[in-house]
Amino acid sequence: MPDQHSPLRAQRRAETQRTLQAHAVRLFTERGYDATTVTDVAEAAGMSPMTVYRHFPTKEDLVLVDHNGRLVAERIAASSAAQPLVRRIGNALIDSAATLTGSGRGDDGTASRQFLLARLRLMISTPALRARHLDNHYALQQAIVDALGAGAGDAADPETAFRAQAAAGACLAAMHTALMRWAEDDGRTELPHLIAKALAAAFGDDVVGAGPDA
Amino acid sequence: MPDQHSPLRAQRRAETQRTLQAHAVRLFTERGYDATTVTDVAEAAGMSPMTVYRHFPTKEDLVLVDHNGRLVAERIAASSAAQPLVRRIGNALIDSAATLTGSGRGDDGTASRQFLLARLRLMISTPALRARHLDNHYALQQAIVDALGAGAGDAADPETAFRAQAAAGACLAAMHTALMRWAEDDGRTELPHLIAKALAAAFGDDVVGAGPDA
DNA sequence: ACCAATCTGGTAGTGGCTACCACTCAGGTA
DNA sequence: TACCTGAGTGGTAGCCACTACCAGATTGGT
Repeated sequence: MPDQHSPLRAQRRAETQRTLQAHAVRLFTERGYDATTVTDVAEAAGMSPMTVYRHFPTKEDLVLVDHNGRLVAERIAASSAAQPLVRRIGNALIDSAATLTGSGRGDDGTASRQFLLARLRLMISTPALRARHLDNHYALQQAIVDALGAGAGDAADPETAFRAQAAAGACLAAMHTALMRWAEDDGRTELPHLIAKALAAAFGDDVVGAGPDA
Repeated sequence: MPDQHSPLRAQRRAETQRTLQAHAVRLFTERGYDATTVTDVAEAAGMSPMTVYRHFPTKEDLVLVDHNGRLVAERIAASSAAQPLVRRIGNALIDSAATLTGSGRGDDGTASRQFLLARLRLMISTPALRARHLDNHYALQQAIVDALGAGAGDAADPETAFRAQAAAGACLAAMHTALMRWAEDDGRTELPHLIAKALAAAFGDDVVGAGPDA
């Protein structure tokens, strides 16, 4: 984790990571994940296999890198604690999805949305990636529980934590269903809308969407 | 899949698989999953590494083998279609858990429960196993959707399937939370009760437990 | 006694991944 | 300019999961 020292270093580092990931997703999509070796990716990006492992701990991470966990956690922490758990979590997921898929600012984010879709398709079709993707959800679940203040706050009530984990896990599962559907539709349907529909299907129409939003 | 031809063959096969799995879980628990090689397991069981791979396609499967998917599916198919989705699924999960952990008949299933706990602990602590375990849940989710008649029945309404998937995924996530808690408690709390509590936390106390059961 | 299917074991090889070490190149200091 | 540090990069060798491909052994049924 050598980065924050020099902003220029960090920038170059992020650059090569993006390059590497782009080549990886392209090759995996073209030839298949298992049929593509890390060496292939390295050659396509014009570096040595060693360098790939410097930037991505495993081959799977070439597809799975994700930084939106913090986004969700922030929105949850900012939401009103008076609302029911699933509404707090659900709204945070919907808002984060809107931020992710909505056009960034000015440029419609078609390119990045296509990239996200390509990664998602790989995750769905490749068992190893699918498994690790779900495990990432598990980590995100912990982050959500912490953001709810139920994790290891001052009074770590195991009962409260248990409830929060159950709710968070269920919400994430619903979101996952929405993600799958989104990928099937090639991103034509709006993702936030799909997530809202999935949450409504699981928890009932009254739970999500109503109430004051943070 | 060469088995059903001779019942004697199948029996011996199942025997060696149990032996192999027992040694594997023991060694993994003692030395750690990553620190134990497949060759170690093979030696402990007195066979060649090759034979291990004949019976278990991957090292992970030595811990993850599970046959209770059918159990859940049957209970769901037998439940009344008039009830809300999450209640049908939730009750099926609770009943299956009761069947699994409850003393079989006569002998209290302490040994098998300890074995189940050991496997669960491995799944929780080892990232690779955790990931594949969650992926198995994904497969179970599909089975549930099919059992609900929403999968590929005559009229495969994508909207119905979507709702069923969201509900099933959410229920399984809640059950997973209960499983974790059960493992933390070393199985002291009754698993069905924990699952019911997790479902209630996610979906509300009124959804689960009430209504006529199938 | 025979046949066929199955179970088992061995060898060799691929590919992900990890040490351990060496080189290059930017940036700051004297 | 000369020097030093530290990050980025590359190479070699090796472990281990896993997979062909092939060969012997054992079992069940005839």
